[in-house]
Amino acid sequence: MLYTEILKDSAVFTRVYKRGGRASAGGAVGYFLKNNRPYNRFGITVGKKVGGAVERNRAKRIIRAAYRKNELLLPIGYDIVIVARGDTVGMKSFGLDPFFKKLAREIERSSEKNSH
RNA sequence: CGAGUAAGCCAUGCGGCAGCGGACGCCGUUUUACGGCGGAUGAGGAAAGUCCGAGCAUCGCAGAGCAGGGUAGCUGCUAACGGCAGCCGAGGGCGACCUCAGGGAAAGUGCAACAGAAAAUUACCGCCGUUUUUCGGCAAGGUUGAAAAGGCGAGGCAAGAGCUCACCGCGAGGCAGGAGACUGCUUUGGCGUGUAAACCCUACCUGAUGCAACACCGUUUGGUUCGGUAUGUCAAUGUCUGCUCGGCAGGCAUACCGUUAUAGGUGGCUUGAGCCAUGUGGCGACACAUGGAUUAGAUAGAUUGCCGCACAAGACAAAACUCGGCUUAUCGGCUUAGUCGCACC
RNA sequence: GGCCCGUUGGUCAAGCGGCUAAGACACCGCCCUUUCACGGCGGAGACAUGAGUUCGAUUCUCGUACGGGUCA
Repeated sequence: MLYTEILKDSAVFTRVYKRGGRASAGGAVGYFLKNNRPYNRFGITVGKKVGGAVERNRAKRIIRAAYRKNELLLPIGYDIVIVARGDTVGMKSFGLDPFFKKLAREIERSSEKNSH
């Protein structure tokens, strides 16, 4: 990943859920919050509902692969958390492309709102 | 050929492009750190459930008894076990074979609803003798129930009864066999049910906590926890396992010093009572000898993304300190050895 | 990763190994009322699941599934 760190602090996760913006499209939900850093921080959440260890790991892999592919779409300087849903497991990684496009659009729209 | 039994093995494979984890080598780089390149390597038979047993670590070590917990045929195997092997007993199957918490109810306490006379030192209806008030003897027959006082047949008797006898079951003694559980023979007693996955008794085992253990390095602020020293004050308390004996420490407040908690990092962290082959011993579990191969060690947590080919199909499922078992989930395929049935020679 | 609990009608729940498994709220029918509510009468509806022990299991034992708590 080019300009991304992995997000591990549970306090940051909570802050992103509470204060961040939100975008959802087939297979996943994304949360984002401005972090004022020269890089992005990226985290994945997979709940127990998705399945056992095998299914959860697979969901994480698919999301990671899709993120790597779509990283250039996203603006820099955000904390991004993606939550897997039950149907994420059965998808191909390019199946998440529309989701990332929507996420990028939502982030841009919110930043415009804040600057005005 | 069909059905069924037991034991064991495999767990989709191959290729292309891009990528991930920890090592290794080379290069860059002032050392650390960091970056680049390279070829190799990288989840399971159950990694799962966490049901047992160990290693390892810390705490307590001054122990003893009780309590609590666990196990339950015998002999062995093992580091150990609640595991495994062989055998004994009981039960199931035509059979190969399979299943069993399989000690004690004659140490004591409890429970056995409903029904029934009665659920444990029984007597309602009965039977017999005497007599028709009764008194005495008896437990065959009856009903209920999951279970009714050893079973069944014959003799015997007033009627009956292990009262007597044969066979069977049970207990006790003796003899023989066996390492033992136990088995066989024989003598003898006439013999009050079930439940211990009810309390309990007997024998054996058992300190507690768990890698988020623990060891080391170390940041910042504060003064929460614990320890030491000093001063003051109080006369009871804390701790070692829940309790008792016993041991150790007096307790509280303040001040100072250390420690701990509150970011993090490194070690622990993978070679192990391990695996494979052959030989020897053993019925076997297993042991010993020789030879060989040993490559996950992450820390938000690595095997992927996209695509092609093959076949009828691709299940259950992801290491987190490590082993030995047990249990549970599982698409299918293969191998070996017995058994039963049918047909043919 | 380790440890510890629980599961009874739609919901909350009681239940010595033995009755038809209490009770409350909710639901349905009837009565009461001009009507609704309150009240009265009646009714339907459950032991998570698979084995074992026992004459008999919601209860005891073991396995499985699901749910919850706890240790940073």
